[in-house]
Amino acid sequence: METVARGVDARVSGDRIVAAWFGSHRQPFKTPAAQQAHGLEGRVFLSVHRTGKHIVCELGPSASARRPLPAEDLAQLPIEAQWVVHLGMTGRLLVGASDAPVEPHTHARLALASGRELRFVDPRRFGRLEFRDLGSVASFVAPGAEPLTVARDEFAALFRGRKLAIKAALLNQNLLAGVGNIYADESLFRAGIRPRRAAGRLTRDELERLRQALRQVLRHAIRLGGSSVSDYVDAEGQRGFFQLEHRVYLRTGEPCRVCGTPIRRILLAGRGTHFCPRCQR
DNA sequence: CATTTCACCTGGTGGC
DNA sequence: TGCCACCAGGTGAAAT
Repeated sequence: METVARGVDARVSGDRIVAAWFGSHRQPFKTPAAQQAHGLEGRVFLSVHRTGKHIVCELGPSASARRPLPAEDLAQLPIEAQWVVHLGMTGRLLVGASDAPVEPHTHARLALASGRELRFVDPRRFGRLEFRDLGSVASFVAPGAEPLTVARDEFAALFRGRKLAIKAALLNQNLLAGVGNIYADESLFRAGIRPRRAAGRLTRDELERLRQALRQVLRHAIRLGGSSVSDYVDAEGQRGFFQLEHRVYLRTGEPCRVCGTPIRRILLAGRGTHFCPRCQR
């Protein structure tokens, strides 16, 4: 998500939405299609960032100018609205030529003043698109602590007294913002902790190892442009490379890169969960 | 209330 | 080749 947000930010900031088209599928829309199109048309992209797993596009006032705005003018404009995108499992945000072939499962197309288009493509339709008018609703912030910046004590407090498995706790977006299945498994491996351990029973040392592992894994993954397991790509259609660094995720039966023991797969919180039975206690 | 399960979708893969 | 079971970056409603 961080990779996607950065890519989209670099490509659309300063550009203006001259027309918005939304497909007829009901599923991906938190805000009705017509309302989103109406809210978006004419607005300028001020910036794009990530909060948790959500990508937030800050939007300026509507205007009829047909040219993209220079950066120095952008800072003067008030943030009036947001377009919040959640990619689900298979969602992609792509910026490209407006005459590029439209892929199957394209649910939204925003035509930009620069002549390009921002497109939302999502085969499984688990993604969500929401338009927020900041005149009537608050600016969007994902719940949960940010794993990249959370302090030691705050991190430990998240799990205190909890009986659920630590893996399930990591995936709970109300506790930690933005940790998904890949990075939960990868950070638990690096911290040497079994995914089924009760969250509230981890020692102070284990919690601190986990916090550090999570931060390192996320930083490393962001540096490599994310994990491209099947079709994940950034705003330019480029794949990430962190999947080459996976030590357990989707490596069932393959030897552990540390001790050679075959990686095991169990079902936990309804998700495939991968770990090394020797390295993780 | 905390926690678990399941439905929501499409597509790819691998076994028979 | 076809058919079927199973798997996949996530969540939120319903059940326990």
